Amino acid sequence: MTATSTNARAPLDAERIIETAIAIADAEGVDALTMRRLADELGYKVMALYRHVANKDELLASMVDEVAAAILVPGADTPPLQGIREHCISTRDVFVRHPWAPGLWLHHTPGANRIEHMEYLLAAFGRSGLPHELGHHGYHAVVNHVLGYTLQAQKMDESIDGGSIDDLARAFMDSLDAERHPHTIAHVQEHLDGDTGPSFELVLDLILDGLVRLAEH
Amino acid sequence: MTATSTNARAPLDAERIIETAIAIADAEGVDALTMRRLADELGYKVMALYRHVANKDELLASMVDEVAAAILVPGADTPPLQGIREHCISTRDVFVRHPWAPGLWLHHTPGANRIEHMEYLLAAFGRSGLPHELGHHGYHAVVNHVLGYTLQAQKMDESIDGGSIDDLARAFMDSLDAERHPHTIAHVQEHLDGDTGPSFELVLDLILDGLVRLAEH
DNA sequence: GAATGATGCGTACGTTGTACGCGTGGTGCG
DNA sequence: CGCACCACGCGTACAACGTACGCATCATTC
Repeated sequence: MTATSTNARAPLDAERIIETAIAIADAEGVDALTMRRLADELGYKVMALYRHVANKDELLASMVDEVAAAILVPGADTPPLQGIREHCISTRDVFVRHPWAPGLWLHHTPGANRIEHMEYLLAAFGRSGLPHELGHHGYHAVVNHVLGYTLQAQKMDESIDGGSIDDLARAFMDSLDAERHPHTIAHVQEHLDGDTGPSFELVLDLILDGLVRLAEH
Repeated sequence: MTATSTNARAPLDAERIIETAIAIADAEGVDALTMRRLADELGYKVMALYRHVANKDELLASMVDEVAAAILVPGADTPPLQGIREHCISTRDVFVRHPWAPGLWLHHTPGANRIEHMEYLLAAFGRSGLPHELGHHGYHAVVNHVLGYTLQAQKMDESIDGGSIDDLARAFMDSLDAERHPHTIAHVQEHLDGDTGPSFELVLDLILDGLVRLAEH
């Protein structure tokens, strides 16, 4: 299960450390990311890492910002609200590929790449024609939606991990009393029965359309 | 700074352990909640706790569910959508009082109290007149909003902790180039300048109204 | 009074992040 | 050509942390 293990014993620099750390977190979850584990993966001993990385926290921050680089920024000719939409969807795609990222997103002050995304979104809201204050709220609403949705999905996957989703859900279902919790049971069942539809984009559009409508009174 | 320190050396049972743990987490953050620290606070030694609590993870789950008990469930005569609104606001209030809770919310399978809240919300959506599938999405949208919003606010507070909010924000602002990130700077400045309005309820209503509108085509 | 079970706790271990300082090899200057 | 220097890798060590294990103490029951 060794994560891609980029050819070990290349000179070792911050870049390589961060990328290997991302590979481990992707493959085995962020809990498996130990400084020792990371050093092993790179073919070095633990303390060698500390020549290139201040500490684990800074490393995690770097990983987040590295991942943020993969988020697409729509071209300048894209209409503001459509651009916001695309940017959100791209962010979600990146989070799906790096499920540990949303959980760390909020723990660190934004790095260079995240700042670029903040700037893009805020600028797009500025150009959107929405009242300024509504843009402010819209920014938070949209960021919150992307982050929250992905977090929820990630935690579900995480708690499953080894066993199938059904096993866990069944176990949870067994703790429910059919008399007292019919709606909850039905809801979980809907998840088990597969696609409950493109919830993410539906709510995203609902927020964006709602903002436009609010501006129109 | 010793958290309320309920009269130590009472007989020690699960209830008391959970409540003291909550007090510590409230007062000093969840990172300060160590099994040893908790034992100290109660006037016992570490291993005594393990007679009443399986392990730390189970303790955290119990804390979350205990906190969930404080969320108000509107009366049966409250109109569904209004009830959902009130329930969300009450949840937010509880999260504000226990800032560590939203971060743990997703880590554990729901306990008895959380199940009750799921059931209430889903039942209310069922009674709301919204198409069933829209209710399903609405449930997630609303839960996500409450959780995400509070999480974001909590992480901000947490990263401040000792120093004033201004210090941190100023430091962040200094990392911004006024030429390249004018919108980001303006946005942070708006936060520093105080109330940017009742963002939470505004977006909550936006979501709820949006759902109703979607149902009406 | 002897057996039983619940409860507190002393000791100890494995895992984690990381401080400190030594050794070594390449590089630039005299 | 040799010597000083410095960047880099790493061995050792320590302070948290969660928690396994088993003994000691007490109250209860027969």
